[in-house]
Amino acid sequence: MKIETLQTINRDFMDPPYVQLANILRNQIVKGIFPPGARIPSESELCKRYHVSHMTVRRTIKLLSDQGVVDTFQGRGTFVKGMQLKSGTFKLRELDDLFGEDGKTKVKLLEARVAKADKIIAQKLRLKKGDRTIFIKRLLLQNGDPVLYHKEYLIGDPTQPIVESEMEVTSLHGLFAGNGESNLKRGELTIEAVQLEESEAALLKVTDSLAALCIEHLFFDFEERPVSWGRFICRNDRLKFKTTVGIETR
Amino acid sequence: MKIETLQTINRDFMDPPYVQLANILRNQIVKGIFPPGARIPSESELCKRYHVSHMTVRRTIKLLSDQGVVDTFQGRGTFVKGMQLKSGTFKLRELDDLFGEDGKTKVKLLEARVAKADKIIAQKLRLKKGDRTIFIKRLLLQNGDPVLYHKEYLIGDPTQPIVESEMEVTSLHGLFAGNGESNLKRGELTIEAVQLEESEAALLKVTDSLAALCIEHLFFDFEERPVSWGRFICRNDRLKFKTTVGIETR
DNA sequence: AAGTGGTCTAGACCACTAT
DNA sequence: TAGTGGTCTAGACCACTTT
Repeated sequence: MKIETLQTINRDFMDPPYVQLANILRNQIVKGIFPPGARIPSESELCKRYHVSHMTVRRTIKLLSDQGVVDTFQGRGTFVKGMQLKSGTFKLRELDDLFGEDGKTKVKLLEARVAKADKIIAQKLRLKKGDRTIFIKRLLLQNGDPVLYHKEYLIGDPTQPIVESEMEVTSLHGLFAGNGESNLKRGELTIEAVQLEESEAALLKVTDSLAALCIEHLFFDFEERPVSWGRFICRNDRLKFKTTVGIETR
Repeated sequence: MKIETLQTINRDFMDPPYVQLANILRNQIVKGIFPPGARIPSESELCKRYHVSHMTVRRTIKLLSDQGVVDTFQGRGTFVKGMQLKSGTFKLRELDDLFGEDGKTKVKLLEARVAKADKIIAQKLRLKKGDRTIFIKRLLLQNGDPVLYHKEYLIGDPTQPIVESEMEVTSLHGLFAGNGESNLKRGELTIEAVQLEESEAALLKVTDSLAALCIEHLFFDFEERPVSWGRFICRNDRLKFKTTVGIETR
């Protein structure tokens, strides 16, 4: 029989008690002391064992719950969650890396003109067919190589020259780096696989596989009006999105 | 001049005070009272204004922070975040919907056999080239239509018959629905676009576009050993992943 | 020094679930 | 009814940034 040595909270440690307790519990879960589906000790029990207050235990549990490690049920208890594929989330953070401080990334404006909305665009931007929009086509280069291709239709403000309005609404750098000063409130994104057209493949200098990731976007302003609809088309070999599911081991 | 009427917290309301306060602040942000980049009132200020305790205000701020609406900086204040593309996350929840209660989804086992690891698979599963693995190929049907195609290599347990071990390790339903009883601790996922091979296209009954979303996975057990490597290949027209960025308006 | 966010406590009360 | 999670408080102390 192995004697269970209870890890304790160190008040002088860098990590606050609620983080320490979360680490302790997560370790016990990983070790199999609390397998998936099992109930972990109740909050009052944890208070007693680790000499912390109820609120501190609750923060610990909230943390583990946010991390997808446990699920709580009022009146029943807190249970260890198994790995769930559905909890997987692909972060666009990878895209952000494109805009590192090193300035190796450049945006090339390929086209900017007034275009009349066709049926689809009119529907997306809540316009009438034939209404005036601004069409913009941009290419994102890294070390001279094309990695991303962006095509969008903006609601045109007739009082503004085209170039200015595009810079303000959706400067690519601003969008990704998100320094905060855009007029956009929110966006809806969809990811799918597309077959590159010949012209697009040429732009991206793709020769082998014509499959590419496409991120369709619809951005809204603070009045909930759609202001931009378009697509990012990513070179398959240059951009991949990663994620993890289950318990992260930091 | 418009008189600013201060919304108040209703103690008898269904939503607890910290949620109510979060809604109030989020509304003010959406209305432009606190534009992106602006500092919102300090925590002690909010305590006074809304007659709630410090801890309650902190939960409100934590909630907004989790939602990506604000950013906090110790000693400086809490600031409204602008919309950031990089915060976008594509949830696999959509996949989960495939396994609704209605039982219209079926999994068809196409192949299950012993296979020797080639160089790539050996590397992924930390085996030697030529080591024994179990190869499994499955098709997921919805209302009789193929939507998803799964191909994986498992570390083979020689003491178990093939079919049993596959059911235990990665039953598709278990993976997505995540009822909890798998032996998997975590997984690494990558999403990319692929060009379907002819045989795959035939399996998925795809005729028009050969582009498809591919989710590559590597699952680990609780001893951090890789146990399964493979790919989900999704029919483009049947599975799309969506997300939103910026402020959600529920 | 004053103001800001970050953490902890001890105790209170509530809502829900099991028995 | 007892046990569980969920919320709130009032006050204390700390770490950090600005003035």
